[in-house]
Amino acid sequence: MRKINPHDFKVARRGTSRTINRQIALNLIRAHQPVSRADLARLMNVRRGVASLLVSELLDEALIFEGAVGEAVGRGRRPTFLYIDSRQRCVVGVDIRASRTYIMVTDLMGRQLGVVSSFQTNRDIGVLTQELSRRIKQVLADYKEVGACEGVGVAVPGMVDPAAGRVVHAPTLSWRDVNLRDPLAAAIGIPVHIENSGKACALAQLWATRSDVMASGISVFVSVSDGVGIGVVVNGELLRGRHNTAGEFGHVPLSIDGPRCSCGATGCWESYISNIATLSRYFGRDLAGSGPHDAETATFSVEDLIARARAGDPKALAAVNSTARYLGLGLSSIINALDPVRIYIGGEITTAWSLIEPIVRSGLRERTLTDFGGNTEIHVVPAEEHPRLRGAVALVAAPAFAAPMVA
Amino acid sequence: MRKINPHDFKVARRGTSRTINRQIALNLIRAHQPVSRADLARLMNVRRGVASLLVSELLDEALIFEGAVGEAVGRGRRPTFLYIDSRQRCVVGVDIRASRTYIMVTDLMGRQLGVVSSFQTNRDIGVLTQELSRRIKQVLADYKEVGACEGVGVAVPGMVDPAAGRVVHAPTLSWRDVNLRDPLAAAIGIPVHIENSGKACALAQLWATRSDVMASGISVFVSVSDGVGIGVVVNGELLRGRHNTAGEFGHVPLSIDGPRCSCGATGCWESYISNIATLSRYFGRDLAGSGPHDAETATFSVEDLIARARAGDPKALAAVNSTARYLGLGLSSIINALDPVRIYIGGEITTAWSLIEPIVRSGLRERTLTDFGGNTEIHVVPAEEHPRLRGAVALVAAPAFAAPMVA
DNA sequence: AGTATATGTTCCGTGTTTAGACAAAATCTT
DNA sequence: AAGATTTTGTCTAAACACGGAACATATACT
Repeated sequence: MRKINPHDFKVARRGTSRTINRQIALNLIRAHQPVSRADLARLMNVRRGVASLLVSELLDEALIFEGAVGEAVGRGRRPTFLYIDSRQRCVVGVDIRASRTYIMVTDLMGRQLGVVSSFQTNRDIGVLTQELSRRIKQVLADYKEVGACEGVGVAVPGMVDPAAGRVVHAPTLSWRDVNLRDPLAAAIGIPVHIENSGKACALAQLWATRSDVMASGISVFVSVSDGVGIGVVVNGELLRGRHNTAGEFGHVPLSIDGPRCSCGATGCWESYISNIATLSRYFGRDLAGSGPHDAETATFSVEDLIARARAGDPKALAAVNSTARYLGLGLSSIINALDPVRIYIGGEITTAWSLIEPIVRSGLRERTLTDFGGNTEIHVVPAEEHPRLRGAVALVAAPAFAAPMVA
Repeated sequence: MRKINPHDFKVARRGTSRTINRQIALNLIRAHQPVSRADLARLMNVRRGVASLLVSELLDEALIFEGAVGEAVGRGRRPTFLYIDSRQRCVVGVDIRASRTYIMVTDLMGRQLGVVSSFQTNRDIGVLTQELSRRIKQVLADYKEVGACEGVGVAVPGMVDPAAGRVVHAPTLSWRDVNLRDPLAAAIGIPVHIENSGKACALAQLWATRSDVMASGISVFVSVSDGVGIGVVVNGELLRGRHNTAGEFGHVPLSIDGPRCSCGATGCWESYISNIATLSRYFGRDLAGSGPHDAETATFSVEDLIARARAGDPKALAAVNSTARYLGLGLSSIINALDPVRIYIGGEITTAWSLIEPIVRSGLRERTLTDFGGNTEIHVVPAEEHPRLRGAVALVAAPAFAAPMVA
């Protein structure tokens, strides 16, 4: 039951119905391809004539194409199958992280083409833009057969203003109010879209072809790495908030008297569960500070820690288990605040999931208000699925499939 | 940019455009009345002919009526003004609280008719239903001139399943899974709608005729009384979540090692800022427990405490200020999590607002991630506006104005 | 009284869904 | 092998909606 904003509404024009149904048809083709006109008509509960007209419009715009005539199931004329036209067009996804930057090429459906390449992130925005531009051109030249590039999506670990194309603040990169989009777009001659990496992860799940749980109700993506990035999806739409900073549950406290967090406050959830926090717990000292690190702490990763925990190192196991409990306690805040259908979790810590799941769940149940809250579905997204990169790609590919604004 | 759910969508039918525009017109009349057909056409940016047809449809359904011919501004034919037809129809709002239950009669616009009456809440659901039924009939008989009652809206302090009409759990009333709607509806012969009181408060602000900030972006209503009730509105729609428990920021922790909360967990925000917490702080002992209370603590209210604080009682001031700081700290969690445009605050503590505002704001700024987050607009809703009751009324009156589901 | 202007109605054109007929193409039956 | 049946895709007419403009009505100004 949505209220119509009397100061900002969209009147239904003569073509509004068509626009709506066209997008529905496009999404159905995306979800069910290969699919015939007659299938579409049945799915949409409209006459075949209408479906036919919608399809011919989508064909004219080259958003879909007619494939080979399919095999008939029973008797009767065989259907001509329709497909999303992802031929000869591609998208580049970029994931900028504090240490390394990753690049991937996909088709318009978000299907990976070729391998994920990466290079060390240079924090100088000018140098990085230049290197990114060079690498993107290189990748597109390498995969010439995939056709023209429709756009580049960039996931950034920090606060982003997508409309202005600016990174407002990215602590791990020491960036503050820099325009990342326009210089990059100018250098490569392709439209660029940027977004916060937590939100990008949520977008990746939202627009994934396989799963549609995110398209209704509330779902949350929690990405645990150096920091904690979170994206919330409500009714198929990413929750942005007034300044595109909605979803920062990483800085909701577990204890306001807890350890100091990179954000300046104390006891944030992030300061308990980030990779740095987990490692600090293992090494028994704060690694976030700028003090001297020995060789081991400098290269030792959470994956290494988890390997030791699995090998039976009791100190490693204790550190991982501790993080697991805090992870659960913080998830309970998300569940109490949003009552989501499902929570996705990504990040290095998930490689220990079989180890920590019971602890996460029990920590979560310590604080959830209701029994069904405690049973909220949790879904692990492995790193190999590259959620940040797929989210970056969705920034470019998704708008064509989005629902029109109405009423 | 919303994703269309390929398993649950609404195809645009022949009449969809009309339905959309009809609702827009109705909302514009609500927001701008008195308003002429020509005004409507200008507001909607459509031809007068279209507006005229929409209006005649609304007239046929008796949703609006033609008032007296207005005064001409310049020269030319004088406009016939249109109004929402709230004559001869009324709505009853009921606010059930742990101590007392309140009843109010309004017209379809939510304008108060007559006075707010109240009686002591009997926790026996049968007895309460009977008394409510008697009182509602009485009130409707007293105000016969307001016409037929369209429905009764009930705000309940606890977890509610509005679709089933059941109160799932209301701790302060010791109710667990009781059907409140159907027995009451049967007794009075009028449709009944029930909702959680925090969500009702948010609905009251959302559907208030005057303010429209809630109709776009994210807004939050925080109601502080015996517990903490919260309603979140996203894009003009109340955030419900999977089990209608979304918004329970009251049980997000300030410190997981903090005081025990009524929910069973420890250190919830509610356990720091509820009226009971504030009073406990003043009296130096836990009032939530079932221990013996002397005469003073039994009747002493937060309003009394605030009066003492204003009179200069340093202990009272300390207790109030402490609550203020925790209030701010908890609000920062809401701001970090949702980045809302505006936060509304209601409850007894707001009578001390002039006293505590700087402390709330500084507590909030301690933990908000960004400067503009720290400057998030906070708006106090005084008790005299009866947000819970107006929200209860909105449950009945609002559906007629809601946007149709599309795409 | 005549002109100008604003409101509200009416009519026609265009676009879209709805309903149904029809041709094309494949399988099954005789 | 020929006809019946069934499914797909196209096409046409009707119903309904917005888009645009003309027209009647009503008021104020000159």
